[in-house]
Amino acid sequence: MARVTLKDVARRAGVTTATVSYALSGKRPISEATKQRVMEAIAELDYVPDLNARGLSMRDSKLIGVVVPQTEPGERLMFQNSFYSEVLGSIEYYARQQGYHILISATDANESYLTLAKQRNLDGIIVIGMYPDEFYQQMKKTQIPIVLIDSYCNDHYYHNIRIDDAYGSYLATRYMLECGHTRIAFFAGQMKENGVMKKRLLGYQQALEEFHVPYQREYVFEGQIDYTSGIALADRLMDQGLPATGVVAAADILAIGAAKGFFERGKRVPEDYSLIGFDDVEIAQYLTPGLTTIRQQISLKGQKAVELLLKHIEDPSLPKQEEILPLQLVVRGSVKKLNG
Amino acid sequence: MARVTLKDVARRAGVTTATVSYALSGKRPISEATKQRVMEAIAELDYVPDLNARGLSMRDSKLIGVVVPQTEPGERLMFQNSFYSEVLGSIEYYARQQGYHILISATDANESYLTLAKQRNLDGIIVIGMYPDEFYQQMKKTQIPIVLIDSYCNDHYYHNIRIDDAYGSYLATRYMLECGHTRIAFFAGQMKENGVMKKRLLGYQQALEEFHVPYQREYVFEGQIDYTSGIALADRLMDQGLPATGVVAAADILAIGAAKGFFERGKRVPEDYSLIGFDDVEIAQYLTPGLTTIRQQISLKGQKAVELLLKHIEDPSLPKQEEILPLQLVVRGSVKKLNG
DNA sequence: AGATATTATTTAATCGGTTAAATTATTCAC
DNA sequence: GTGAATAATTTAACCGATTAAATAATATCT
Repeated sequence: MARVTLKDVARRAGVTTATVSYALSGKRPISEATKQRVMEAIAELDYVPDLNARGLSMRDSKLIGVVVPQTEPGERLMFQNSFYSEVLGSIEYYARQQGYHILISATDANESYLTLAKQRNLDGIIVIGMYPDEFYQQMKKTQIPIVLIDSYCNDHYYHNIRIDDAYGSYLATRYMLECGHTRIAFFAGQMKENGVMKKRLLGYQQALEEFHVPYQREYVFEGQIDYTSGIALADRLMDQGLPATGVVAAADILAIGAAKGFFERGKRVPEDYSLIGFDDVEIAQYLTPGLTTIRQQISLKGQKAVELLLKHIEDPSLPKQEEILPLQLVVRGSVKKLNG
Repeated sequence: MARVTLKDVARRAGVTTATVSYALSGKRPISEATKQRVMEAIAELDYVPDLNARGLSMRDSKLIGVVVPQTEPGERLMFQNSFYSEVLGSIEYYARQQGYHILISATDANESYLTLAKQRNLDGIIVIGMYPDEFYQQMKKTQIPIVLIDSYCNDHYYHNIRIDDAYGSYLATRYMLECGHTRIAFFAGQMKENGVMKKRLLGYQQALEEFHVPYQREYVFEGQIDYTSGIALADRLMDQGLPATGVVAAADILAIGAAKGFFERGKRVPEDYSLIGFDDVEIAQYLTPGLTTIRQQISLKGQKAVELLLKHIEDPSLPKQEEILPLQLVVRGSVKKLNG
C-alpha cells in the first residue's frame, strides 16, 4: 500500500496539486465545485497529509520537545518518578489537543538535546527541572521558544512555570509546628545553589523562626530525590539517635522512602515519627497511613506550560512570563498531633 | 540564526551538495582530501542534518510510535500507571541508543492513531496493551512493522512480547496456599475475553485446583486497574463479610488500593488480610509492609520490543516472533504464614 | 460588445536533503 | 603518449508538500 500523496488526490480530482493545497488550507479562494471534488477525492483515497513534507516548506514541525533529566541506565529505566510521569502525561494530552506531538528525550542536558532540536525542527521546547547554566546558554541560541518548568534560572529570556517552593515547605513545617512538634528534621535532595531544594530548605527555616524554634544544622539531611535515598536518610537520622518527632520531606518520594526506613527498624508513622511530604503525587493518598503533604497541581503545570508555549509560537513577540501556581496543605494521616 | 543546510556546507567546502551527502553517507567513494574539507566545513558551521528532509527522500523518519491506552481527561493526567511509565521509559532509552525517537500517543486506539502513523511516516510502532479487534485490522493495513506488548491478539501478523500471565497468578496463588491460606479472594481489572485479566484468573483457578481447594465464584472481584478500584474491591469484600484471609491481586496497583481499603476500615496487612500483587512496580518494595508480588522485568519488555522492532525494520522478511519473558515470585512482607 | 476588474486555477520554484546517471579527472597498461 | 578502465565529482530529478507569480476564466461596467 503505497503512500497516497497530494498528487494522487489532484489527479483524481482533475486539478493541480496547488489547487488541492489551497482547497485544504483556504489560503486562496477555490470554487465550491472544485472544492467539492477535491474533498471527495481525499475521502475516496483516504489521503492524509505528510507532516514532514509540509513542515519542510512551512518550516515548522508541529513537534514539541520535552527535556527531562536523564535516568541512569540502571536496572529500572523510567521517567524517573511519578512526578515527571504526571507532568509528561499532561503535556502530551494538551499538546495533542492542539495538533502537536511531543518528543520526549531524557537527556543529560548536554549538547545532544540541541542537536535534537535542530534535527527535528522542534517548534518549541519544554524543559522540566534545573540544569547547568551552560545548558540555558546553548538553548537560548537556538531561538526556539522555550518554557521552563520548575526552574529558578533567572535568565529573562525564558518563560517559567513554577511554584513557590519556599512557601510550600513553610506551610509543611508550620503545620508540623502547629501539631506540637519542635524537633523536626528536614529531608532533602541535593541542594544546589538557587535550586528547588535550597528554596524548600528556606521555607523550613522561616517556619521554625516564626515559631521561635532554633534552627539546627544537624536536623537537615541531604540525599537524592528517590526512594532509596529516603530510606538512607531515615537510617542516618536513627543512627544519630536524633530525638526528632517529625520529618518534613522535600518530596513525597523521599517521605515514602523514609516511612519505609522507619518501618524496617520497627518504627511507625505517625506513632514514632510524624511525616509530611511535598508534591502530592498520586500514590500519596493510597499509602497507609495516607501521606500528609503539600499539593501542587502537577498536571496544571503541564497544561500551563503547553498553553504558554503555543501562545509564544503563535506570537513570538510575547513578553516573557512567569507563572506561579498555587499550593495547598493536604492533611491525611502521617502527622500525629502532640497537642490538643 | 538561520538554519545551516547542506548547501551551506557545500559552498563552504567548495563542492556540490551531492558530494557532501556522499561524504557523509559513504555511499560513493569520495577522496580523502575533499572528505577532509567537508568535515571541516561541517564542524565550522556546526551543521546538523535535517531528519525531516532526509526522511522525505529516504522515506523513513527514525520515529517509533508508541500506543498506550487513553487516560481519561480527569483531574490527573498521566501515563496511567507506573507500569506504563516504566515501559515507556525503557522504550525511549533503547530507541534513543539506536538513533530513533519515540512518539507517544495516548489514544483510544481508534482511527486517529492510524492517521498519526501516516502523518509522521512512522518507521515502526509498539503497541502496549489490548485493543478491539478492529484496531489490529486497521494497523495491519498500514504495512508498518509492529510489535505488541502484553497482547493476546492471535493475529500471526504481529510480533509479540509478553509474559505467561496465567503462570504468574498461578505462582502467586500457590504461594498463598503454601502459606496455609485457603479462603483466597481474587481481585482483577476488567476481564475481557482472551485478555490479560482472564488469563490471570485462570492461573488462580489452576493453583486452587492443584491444592484441592474448591473454586468459588464469589471470591472473584472484578473492577478496573487503578488504585480506587482496589479500595472499592476491598470494601466489597468486607461488606459481603467474606471470611477471606488472603487476596491475590491481578496487579500491584489493585493490591495497593486494597491495602488502603482495608486500612481505612481498621484492618491490617498482613495481620488481618494477606495480600499478593502482580508486576512488581517500583513502589511495591517501598510500601509498609513491602508488597509480596510476582515480578516481571518491566523494562526488559521495552528493551525486547525495541530490539525486535528495529530488527524487523532492517529486515522486513523477519518471521513473526513471540517472546515470553520470565516471571518470579518476590516475597516481602504482605503475606502472613498461617502454618509453620 | 469591448475593456476592465475579479475570481479561479496552474506553473514553477522552493524547502533540505538523496541518488541515478552523466561527466570529468585520474590511474594504469602497453 | 594514447586509450581504456577506474575513481571522483557534478548534474539534475525527486521525495511530498506550499506558495508567489503568471495565466485563464468569469463577472462587471459603460
